[in-house]
Amino acid sequence: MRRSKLFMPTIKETPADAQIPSHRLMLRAGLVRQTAAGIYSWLPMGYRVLRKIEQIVREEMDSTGAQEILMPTIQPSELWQESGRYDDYGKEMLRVTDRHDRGLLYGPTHEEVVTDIFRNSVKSYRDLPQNLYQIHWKFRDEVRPRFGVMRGREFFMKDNYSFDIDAASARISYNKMFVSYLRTFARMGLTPIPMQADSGAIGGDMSHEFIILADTGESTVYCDSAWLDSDPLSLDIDFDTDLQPIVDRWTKLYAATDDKYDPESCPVNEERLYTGRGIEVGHIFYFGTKYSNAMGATVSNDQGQEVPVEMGSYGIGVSRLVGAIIEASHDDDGIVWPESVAPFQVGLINLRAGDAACNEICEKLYSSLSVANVDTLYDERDERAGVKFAEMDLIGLPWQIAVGPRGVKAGTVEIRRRGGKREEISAEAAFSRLT
RNA sequence: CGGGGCGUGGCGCAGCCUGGUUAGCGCGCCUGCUUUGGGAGCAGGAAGUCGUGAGUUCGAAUCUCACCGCCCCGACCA
Repeated sequence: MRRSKLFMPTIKETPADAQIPSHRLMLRAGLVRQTAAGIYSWLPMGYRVLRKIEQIVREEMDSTGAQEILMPTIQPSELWQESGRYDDYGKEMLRVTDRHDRGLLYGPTHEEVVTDIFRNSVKSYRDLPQNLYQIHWKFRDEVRPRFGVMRGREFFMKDNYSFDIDAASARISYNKMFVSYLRTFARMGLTPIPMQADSGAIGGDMSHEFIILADTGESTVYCDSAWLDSDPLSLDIDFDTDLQPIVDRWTKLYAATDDKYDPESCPVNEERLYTGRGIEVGHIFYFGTKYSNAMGATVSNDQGQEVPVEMGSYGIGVSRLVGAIIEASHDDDGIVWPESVAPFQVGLINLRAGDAACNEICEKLYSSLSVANVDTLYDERDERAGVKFAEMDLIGLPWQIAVGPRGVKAGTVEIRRRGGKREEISAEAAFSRLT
């Protein structure tokens, strides 16, 4: 992509409304624009990142055997009356009425819809287990949206739902999701901590929030300080084996969210206990037969008895992750994208647009990188060098190549990682470094 | 939902208290010249229903009331 063609409205000054770094940077780097309180439009740069994250989530879901579906954003109120949540949910649920005076709502989550689909189609234990996911928009009418896309009212999320014949099997499904989440986040350069979370009426140990430690996080969290230098997960995992040992390893050290933390019973002593802020990027939850009972989602077991299906639901905040990754990875100059989610891999800067030799080398590099499928943003505008460098730093592409008259004379270009040291090498060497 | 704050060219702000010519400033934008390796300089220029609606007044960005929108703290949430 040529910079001159790209719709990327960057701003030099800090927008007054944005408080935390990720929000400021997302506005300054032209990733998003606010359309209403807690509601954002995604511009090309932001949308590219959003799709990268979405794709990682999708690939990881698929690799566990979950299947992608797409449910409606608008749901009928009746389903929620059936589950009993219509009255419980409160004002956060956006309720609307259609022209026939029928009650509808903009889905804040999809347990009811997916349970309805399931009960109408699955009747036998032979069709279990089943795991269905979707990635799309949800709406929760938060009283107070804030922190940009980290706490929006409309948000993009992956949610999935597991169906099992019994509790033991449900645990296997739960473990798959647990491990899958660790892998998913690791691919984005994040190492979240799975924390015990409130498991509601069901109780038990099968509810975890995946939390990224960050000063700007909105929830208070408590964990064994050994978490702070824990090793990242090995990505090589066979989901058909027993995953319990991996889950055990990742739940051995204490970690709990605010509502689950109890100073009386906390097993970690004070010196060892880390108290900080965190961003919740995922939540997995086993809720047994809560909805299957209420909504009559039953299957026949191998004894011929009709039993309610065991369910769990699992969420990843895809749009929130864009902000969360920036919170975890930025510096004074701007965003520092991990390669896996960067909107472009390479920023190519022509320091002297108009200079024949610079143009030639840039064009050659640009086209060969394109052929090699390396996403490159080529800044060929007639701007000063400082403007281009500053903007490249702001948008945080993993690699920068600068081509200027000085280097051209010496037969070199400059390459550097975002935030790293520049290195002068030949254009050919730069090319092979990036492919 | 409780408390607080803010709405003035695209962005950031001043002006309001103490009403009175053509509403300013910085950034950005356009034109020209100069410049050209870390957000350039000079000159010229375009762009504003002062959130909306009532009211007070000879006269309202400025005072009063209502409404709308947005932000912050808290309670709540992926």
